[in-house]
Amino acid sequence: MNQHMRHNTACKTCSLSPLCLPVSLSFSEMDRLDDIIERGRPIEKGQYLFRQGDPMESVFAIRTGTIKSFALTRAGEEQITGFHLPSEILGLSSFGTQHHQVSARALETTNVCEIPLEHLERLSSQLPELGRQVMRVMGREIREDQQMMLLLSKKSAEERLASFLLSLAQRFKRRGYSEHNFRLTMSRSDMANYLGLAVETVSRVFTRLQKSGIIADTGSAREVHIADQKRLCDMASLSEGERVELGLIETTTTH
Amino acid sequence: MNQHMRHNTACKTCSLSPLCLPVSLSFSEMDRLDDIIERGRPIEKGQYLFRQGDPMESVFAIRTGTIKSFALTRAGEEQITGFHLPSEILGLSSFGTQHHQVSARALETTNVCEIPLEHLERLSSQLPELGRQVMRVMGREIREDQQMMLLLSKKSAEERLASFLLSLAQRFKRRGYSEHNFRLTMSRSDMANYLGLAVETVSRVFTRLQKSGIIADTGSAREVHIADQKRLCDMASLSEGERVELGLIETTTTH
DNA sequence: CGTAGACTTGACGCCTCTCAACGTTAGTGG
DNA sequence: CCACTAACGTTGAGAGGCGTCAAGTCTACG
Repeated sequence: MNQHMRHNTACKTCSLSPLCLPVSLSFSEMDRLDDIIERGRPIEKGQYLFRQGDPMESVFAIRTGTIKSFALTRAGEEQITGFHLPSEILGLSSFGTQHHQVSARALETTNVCEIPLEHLERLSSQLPELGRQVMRVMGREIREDQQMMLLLSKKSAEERLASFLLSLAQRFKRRGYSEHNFRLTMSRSDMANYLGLAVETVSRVFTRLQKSGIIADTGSAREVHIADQKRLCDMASLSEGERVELGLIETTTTH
Repeated sequence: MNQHMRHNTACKTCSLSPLCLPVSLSFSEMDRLDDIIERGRPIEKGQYLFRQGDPMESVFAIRTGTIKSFALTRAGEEQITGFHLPSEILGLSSFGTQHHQVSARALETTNVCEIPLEHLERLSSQLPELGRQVMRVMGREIREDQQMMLLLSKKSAEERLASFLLSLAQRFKRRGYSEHNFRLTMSRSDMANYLGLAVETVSRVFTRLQKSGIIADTGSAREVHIADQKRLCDMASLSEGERVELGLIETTTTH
């Protein structure tokens, strides 16, 4: 009996597969992918999925939960490089190296699908559509990182937080959750780190967003209710590329 | 007669191939790669290789020269996402989309190898090592972009410029040029844009670097002579990941 | 119920941006 | 070959956004 049968979680029956690696695979191809996927026990909050320097043997798809990935600076502080939601793929940035270049840690109880690299490479050469999907996912990650570079080099604190909240909202929406009400799984400090701000600045901007009625006071710092999405968009000063990712415009226009 | 024969520039005879796509291909495999590569006329300074929104049909390897790639913000200003030197691959960030997500423009007369996507995908499934190399290149790009995120969110103006100069020095060295003397092909304004600084700040830091004797005054703003590499390294506050890329340490250690 | 960590708020200072003026270089056409 | 000009680069003064420090409040969990 396959491991994934034990957990009753095959790609074929997973609601996330249209967002994940199996997209555009046939049922029989999905079966072959399922055969190489390992689904272990849940990762508890605070546990590491892998650490910077660990031998790189697998990539991971998130099934439920949230993971943050981060690199260490020389001073030993962390630089968060991303928050990962269900269906997103983790570990691609270490492709071509023997060791993981970042650490990955659970922000809440998280279930992942582990995909051993060795098997993935073999299967990719047999299923061209799978290899293509891996490249598409990597391409998207590059674009997102470059959006992030834009955010960090050109945007004010308000614009950064607004962009971040809209990005989260859109990602929740695509996964079938509310785009207006959601729970932040990361701390203010994690957000600040990711957005290149001080914790205090993040806190102040949240307060300002509430006072201006753009987000509602839910009583809890981690609960977000977006009350005025349009004004939040205005505040974010979204770039062309961000608007594409958020589905606000169809395709990039020529300039 | 093949086009690449006309220009006497086959992968097999190209000094850059160990840094480029053909790495670890056999001679006969390189021939097959050569067959799908198109090598057109040089791109003059200021000309576009492609523009944001153009249909994406190829990726490009740089043979000689420098290309900057950049995205457009809503206000119409550009955000430079990278400077590309010989052997580097351009266009990967648009993988999985129909259109280029960035524009690419020559900073000096530049020769490129054009690799049509359609052929590359077909050949990749026949030569697994080629597909793996494409993924390695994409992995490296993700890591570099994440280094850049760290630079933009945590480093001071001095640290940014020092890191940038060291990165260029290392890349020139790997291509067989001096790592201590080189010519900047980009303007102060391009550097400032890329590093998330104002032009004036870049200029001031250059002046400071000269006054402290870390770089020598060459008489020209575009000519750089690194006089004290060690102090430049100290000034850059390099992260673990940067030190790996610069070859200062062998492998990432476990933490 | 107590404590540690997370979050908020205020005061203050500094790094870098902006604005402005000026010097320098490179490209153009007479 | 030189004059002209636009782009590029440098330098200074002033201002503001955000980081830092400090204190206090809130929340989660043992």
